[in-house]
Amino acid sequence: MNIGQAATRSGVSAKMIRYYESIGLITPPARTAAQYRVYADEDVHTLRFVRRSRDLGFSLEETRELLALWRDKSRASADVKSLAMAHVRELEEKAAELKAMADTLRHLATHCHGDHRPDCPILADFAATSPAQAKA
Amino acid sequence: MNIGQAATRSGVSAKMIRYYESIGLITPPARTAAQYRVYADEDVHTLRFVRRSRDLGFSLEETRELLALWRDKSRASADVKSLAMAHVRELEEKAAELKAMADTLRHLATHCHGDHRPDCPILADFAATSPAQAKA
DNA sequence: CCTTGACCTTCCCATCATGGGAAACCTTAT
DNA sequence: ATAAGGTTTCCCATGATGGGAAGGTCAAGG
Repeated sequence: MNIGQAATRSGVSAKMIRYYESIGLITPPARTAAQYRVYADEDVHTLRFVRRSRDLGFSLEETRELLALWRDKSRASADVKSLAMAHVRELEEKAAELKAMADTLRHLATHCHGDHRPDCPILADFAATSPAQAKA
Repeated sequence: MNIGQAATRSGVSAKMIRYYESIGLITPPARTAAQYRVYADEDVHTLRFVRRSRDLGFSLEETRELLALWRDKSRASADVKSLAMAHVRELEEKAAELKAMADTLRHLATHCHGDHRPDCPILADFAATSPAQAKA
């Protein structure tokens, strides 16, 4: 099958498939005489794997490691699990950061009248916050 | 004061200060005869404002709007509040997405032995997930 | 046989916010 | 006078993705 069909079936855009090939994440497929890339069902599986990994927030480099583990039939499941759990912690950390920002901002907004008057504690806070406070 | 000191006092790197100037986020400061940028205390306030805005997850374009609102003494606080609350919703949405990824992955990891054996439900899921399922 | 439309190829550019580093210049203190 | 450190501009890199141009290819239908 051509790249378009591989893209449709895997959920990875043709653009990205070519890119993944260029960075060595996936192996270059065979080509027709006219240089068209030819994919097999197995390639689509690999692309789906990559897609799933990306959807779960793994970077392409992490995805590369996961692919290697996937292909290494003799690796210990512990290796996969530790990589996954480390990622879980990262995701939760980032989620908590975003939540903290939202909470801070929501708190500031609570004290903002939100009417025609110009006074606004939100901007007042922005203007008054020192670099040290900003970190806290 | 020079750019280095403005950077230290504002918590914005010298590199970024120049960049903000180049994109018109902040106004170009005066220069010495030797072309050194010269900042006043007020400029540091502005930079802190930008820093605070960035720390709360606003993009530079959003920060530009906030700066405009800040400088416009006659704007209604409602304008600021609605902008802020829209951002709060975005932040919470992103946080929820990350949390969902973490939960999914944590769930998969629960079923992974995490020992010397090679079987791993995590990778099995990655390999089996179809594009349609991935969205769900 | 030829046209048309849909596909494919490579290549370059853009995004967003930030940092790195080079080469040249300035300033200040010794 | 010299050394150290700050500043200037300029170019490049990141990570993952998309847009688009210019040109080649394939299949269907006239």
